[in-house]
Amino acid sequence: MVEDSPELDAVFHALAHDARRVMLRRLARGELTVGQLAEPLRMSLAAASKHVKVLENAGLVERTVMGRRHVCRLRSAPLAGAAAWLRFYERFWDERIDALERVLDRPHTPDATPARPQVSAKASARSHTPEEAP
Amino acid sequence: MVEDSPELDAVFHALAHDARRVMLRRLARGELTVGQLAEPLRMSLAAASKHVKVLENAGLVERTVMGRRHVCRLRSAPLAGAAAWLRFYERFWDERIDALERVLDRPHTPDATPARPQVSAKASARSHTPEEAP
DNA sequence: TCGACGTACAACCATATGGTTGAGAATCTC
DNA sequence: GAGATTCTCAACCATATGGTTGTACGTCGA
Repeated sequence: MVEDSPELDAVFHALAHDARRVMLRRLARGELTVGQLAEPLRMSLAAASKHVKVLENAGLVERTVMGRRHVCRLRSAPLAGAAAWLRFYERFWDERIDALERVLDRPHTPDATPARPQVSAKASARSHTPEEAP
Repeated sequence: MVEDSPELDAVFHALAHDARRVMLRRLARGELTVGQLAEPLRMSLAAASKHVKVLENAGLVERTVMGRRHVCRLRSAPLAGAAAWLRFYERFWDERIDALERVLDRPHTPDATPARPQVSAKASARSHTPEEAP
């Protein structure tokens, strides 16, 4: 059923390894070759090369072959997709605020079943907050 | 080097499977038992139970055993951690704006090396935007 | 042109993941 | 107490993941 987003699968999987997160973090500062990406990591170049490929498959890294060097560049769009998915849960992060909103928005709601929380004014004010589940 | 956050590893890995994302999405509407979480999924109860455990290990689900039923509840704090990590890259999402800022902020920068982008006014205005890499 | 360099690729290994089925272990209901 | 319900656990399987080493290929520089 349901969403079934292979893209999100790939992005979240790519983010689920420290070495790859380190690579992304460094790529945020500028382009780097595969060798440069591998350098601070305590693993072989071949292993690092595999990690780069995982990032590439998730669309997070763009590779330009320049002679013998493979220059990698961050592509942030898939990260935005992941962040959009997470943003749906922003309303739950501060449970204190959430509880307050429950009291303020629906002070006399009789049903005890915890319903989908109202979209708060705070959340509505945020840009890109999806109205529907992504 | 580096960050090395097993928590982030666990959270991103938990999010890297559609079935688990569906579970979280449904838990956002209220508490559900393991059986209820498994119901819409095309897999055995045992398989779904494993997915619940993955979510639990990542801190995303809290379980309360009520008799023979295991009631699951969303815990959003780890999601907030993941979102905070992603928020670092917000500055790259709209590349059009980013390019504009490059021109506006450093019109005569001589070095060709792409430096860490300046934190834009737009990004600075956003709440929770970390100044340092998380 | 020759050697060093930067990577990829293949083969291999150990372990993790995601699924199944079958067998309990509690717990509720009658 | 007997049977149904809810869920975990163990065993098993296929495949994916993350690492290694060795080899090969294109490219740069002297």
